[in-house]
Amino acid sequence: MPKIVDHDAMRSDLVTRSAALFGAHGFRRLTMRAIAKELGVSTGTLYHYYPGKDALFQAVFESVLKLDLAAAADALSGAQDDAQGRVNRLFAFAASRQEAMELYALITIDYLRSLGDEKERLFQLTLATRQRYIAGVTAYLQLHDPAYADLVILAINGAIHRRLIGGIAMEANPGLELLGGLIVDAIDSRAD
Amino acid sequence: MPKIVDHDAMRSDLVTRSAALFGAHGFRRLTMRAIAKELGVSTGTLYHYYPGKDALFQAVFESVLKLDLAAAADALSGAQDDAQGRVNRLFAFAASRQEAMELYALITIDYLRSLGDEKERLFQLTLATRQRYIAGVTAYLQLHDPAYADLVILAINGAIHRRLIGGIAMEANPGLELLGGLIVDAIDSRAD
Amino acid sequence: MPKIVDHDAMRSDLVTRSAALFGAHGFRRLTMRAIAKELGVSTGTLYHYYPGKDALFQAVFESVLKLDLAAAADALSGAQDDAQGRVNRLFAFAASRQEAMELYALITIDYLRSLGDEKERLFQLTLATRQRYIAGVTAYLQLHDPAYADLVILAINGAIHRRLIGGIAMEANPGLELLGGLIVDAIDSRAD
Amino acid sequence: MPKIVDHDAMRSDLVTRSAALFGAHGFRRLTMRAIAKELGVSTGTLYHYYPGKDALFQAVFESVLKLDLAAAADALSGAQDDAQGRVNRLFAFAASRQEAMELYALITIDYLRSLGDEKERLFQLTLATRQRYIAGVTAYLQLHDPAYADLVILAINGAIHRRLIGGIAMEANPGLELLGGLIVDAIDSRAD
DNA sequence: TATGAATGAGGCTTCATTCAT
DNA sequence: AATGAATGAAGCCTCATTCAT
Repeated sequence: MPKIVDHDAMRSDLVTRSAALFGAHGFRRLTMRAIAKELGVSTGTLYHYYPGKDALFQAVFESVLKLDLAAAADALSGAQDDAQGRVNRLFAFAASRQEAMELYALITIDYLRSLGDEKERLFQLTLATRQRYIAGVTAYLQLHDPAYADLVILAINGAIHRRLIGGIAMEANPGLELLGGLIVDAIDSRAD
Repeated sequence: MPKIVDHDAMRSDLVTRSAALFGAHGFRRLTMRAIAKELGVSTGTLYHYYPGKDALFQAVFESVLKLDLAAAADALSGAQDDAQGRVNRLFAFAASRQEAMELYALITIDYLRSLGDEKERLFQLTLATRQRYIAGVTAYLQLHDPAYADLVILAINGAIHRRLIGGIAMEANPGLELLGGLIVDAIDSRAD
Repeated sequence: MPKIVDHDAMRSDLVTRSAALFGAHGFRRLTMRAIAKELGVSTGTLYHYYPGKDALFQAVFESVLKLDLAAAADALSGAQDDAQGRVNRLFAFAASRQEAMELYALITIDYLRSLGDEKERLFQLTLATRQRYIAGVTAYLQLHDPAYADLVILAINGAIHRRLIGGIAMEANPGLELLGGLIVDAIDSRAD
Repeated sequence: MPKIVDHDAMRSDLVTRSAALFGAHGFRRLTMRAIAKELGVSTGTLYHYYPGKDALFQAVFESVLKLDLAAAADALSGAQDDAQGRVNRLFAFAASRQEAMELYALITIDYLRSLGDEKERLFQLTLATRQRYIAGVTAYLQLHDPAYADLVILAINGAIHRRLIGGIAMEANPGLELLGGLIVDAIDSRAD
C-alpha cells in the first residue's frame, strides 16, 4: 500500500491555502513553483492533485465563490433585536468578512480577465447572488423597500473597493456609520 | 529643438493607448509584442521610448492617477442649481467617468501587486486623494457634514466595484438613486 | 526455494508483454506509468522486478534478440521435400515471423539510438547472426553458392523494411515470389 | 531595419540541418535545446522560424520525402548503355543514396509512431511512390516483367534495412551483386 | 511484495530585452 | 528613429524514480 493520504482532504487543503496566494499575486505573477514552495510540496505533487495551473485556479475560484453566502446565513440568524441592533450586527458581520470579500474580488477580477467571451455567464451568476443578498438583507432588517438593502450592500461593496485600492479597513469609513443611522431612521419611521 | 515635441507626444500617445490594454489584460498577461502590435509599432520602438515594460506600466499608472481629479474639478464648477440639481449633476458626472474609474482600479490593483512592501506610500497617496474628494463634494453639494460626502463617494466606489466583478453599469444600482434622495433631504432639512 | 519460480516467471512475463509496447511507441514515448497500466501492475512493481526503465528495455531487447534464431531452427527442420517445396516452406516461415521481425527491427533501432559509440559491438553481433542465417539457409535449400542464401535473406529484409515504412504485408511483394522461382531454377540447374 | 536575413532560406537551412539529428536520435530523444546548440542558434530562434517541435519535425519529414524521387530521375536519364551497364549504374545510384534512404526510413518510422490512426494516408503515399519506382526501373532496365523491378527495389530495401539495424554498407551485400547478374540474364534472354 | 503519493530534473515553450541594420 | 531577428532565463508541465505504508 502506498503512502496513506486522504486524497480529497489534500485537494481541499491545497485549494484553500493557495487561494490567498492567487489573491495576493494574481494568476500570472504567481508561479507553480512559488505555490509549491509556499505550500511545502513539490510541483509534482501539485500536478498529482490538479491537472494544471488553470484547473487549480478554477478550483480556487469556485471555493471562494461558495464561502460568502454560507457564512452570511449563519451569522444573521438567531436573536432579533431592535433596528439599531440589527444594523450594528449586519455591519459587524460585513466587517468580519472583509478579508474574504477582498479575496473574492481579487480572484474574480483575475478570473474574468482569463475568460474570453463567456464572461456573461459569470455576470449572471453574480447578479443572482446579489439579488439573494438584497432579499436577505431586506428581510433581516425588516425594510419596506429593497432599495435600502441595495444601498447598504452598495456601501459595503464600496468599502471593499477602498480596501482593494487604498488599503483602508472597513471600519474606517465615516460614510458607513452615517448610513447605519439613516437606515435605522428609515426602519423606525415606518414602524408606526 | 525640432524633434522634442514629437518625441514627447509619442511618449504620451503610447501611454494613453496602452493603458486600456493593461486594464483589460493585466500586466503579466499583456506582452510587449502584443502592445507593440496593438499600437502599430515595433517592440524596438517601444523600447526606444521607454526603457522597459515596468517603466511603461509605471507611466501608465501615473497617467491614470492624474486623470480623475482634473476631470472632476472641471465638470462640477460653473452654474450652481438647487440641491436636487447638484446631486443629479454629481451622479451624472460619476456615471460619465465609470469606465475611467474602472480602468484606474484595475491598474492600481495590478500595480499594488507589483509592489512588495512599499504599498504604504501608495495608500497614503490614495488617502490624500480621497480627502480632497470629500472636501470637494462637501463644498459642491453644500453639505454640513463631510460624512455625507464620504457616503456618496463610498456608494460610487461600490458601483465601480460591482462593475468590476459583476459587469453592472453604474446606472443600474437602485441604491444609488435612493441615496440621491436621502442626500437632497439632508441638504434641504438644514437649509431652513 | 518457494518464490523464485514466481519471481522469474513474473520477470519474463513483464518483458514479453512490454516488448510490443516498446515497439509500438518507442522508448522515449513509452512511459513507465503507461507500461505499468498496460500490464496491470503499479510502477512500484515494475521497479521491484527491474531497477529502471533502461534495464527493462535492455531485457526486452535481449529477449527479442533470442526469438528469431530459435524459431527458425525448429520450423525448418524435419521433412525435406523437393526444391520448390523447400523454398515455399522457407518463405512461409518468413511470412509467419514478419510481425516478430518488425518488432525486432523497431526495438533494435531504438536500442542503437540509445547507444552512443558502442554500436559497433552490436553490429558485430548482428553480422554473426546473419552469417548463421546464411549458412542455415544455404544448407536447408541445398544451395551451391551462399550468395543465393544472402539474396533470399536480403529480400526478406526488404519485405520487413517495406512493412516498417509502408505497412505492406510480406505476401504482397511480387518480387519475392519471382525470387522463389529463380532460386528453384538455381537449385535444379545444379542438381543434374 | 532589423537584422537582414532571408527568412525562407533560414527556414530551409534549419530543416535540412536538423534532419540528420532527428534521424540519429529520434524525435523524443532529441531536445529542442540540443537542436539549437547543434545548429548554433538559440531555442528562441528555432521558435522564431517554426512554431514548435512538431512543426519542425513535420517540415523535416516533408523535406526528406521530396529528396528521393527528384534525385532518381536525374541520375538515371542520359546515355543508355547495355544491360550490364544499366544494372551497374542503377546499383551505383542506389549505393550513392543509401545514407539519404536510411535517413528517410528513420524519420518515417518516427513519424509513423507519432501518428494515431492517420497512418493509412501515409501508407497510401508510400505505395504510390513504390509504384512509380517500379515503373521507372522497369523502363530504365528495359524489363519485360515489372516483378523483376520489384525484386531489385526489394533487395535495395533490404540493404537499407541491414544498414539500419546492422550498420552494413550497401556494397557489402553479396546477394545484391548476384541479383545484378540474374537481372542481366533476364534482360538478355529476352533480347533475342 | 505491492502500491501509488511524492519528488525534482529536465523538456517544450514564452517573452522581455538587445542589437545589427 | 525604427525594425524585427536573436537571445536565454524562466514558466508550465512530464515522468523516471524513491519510499512510506
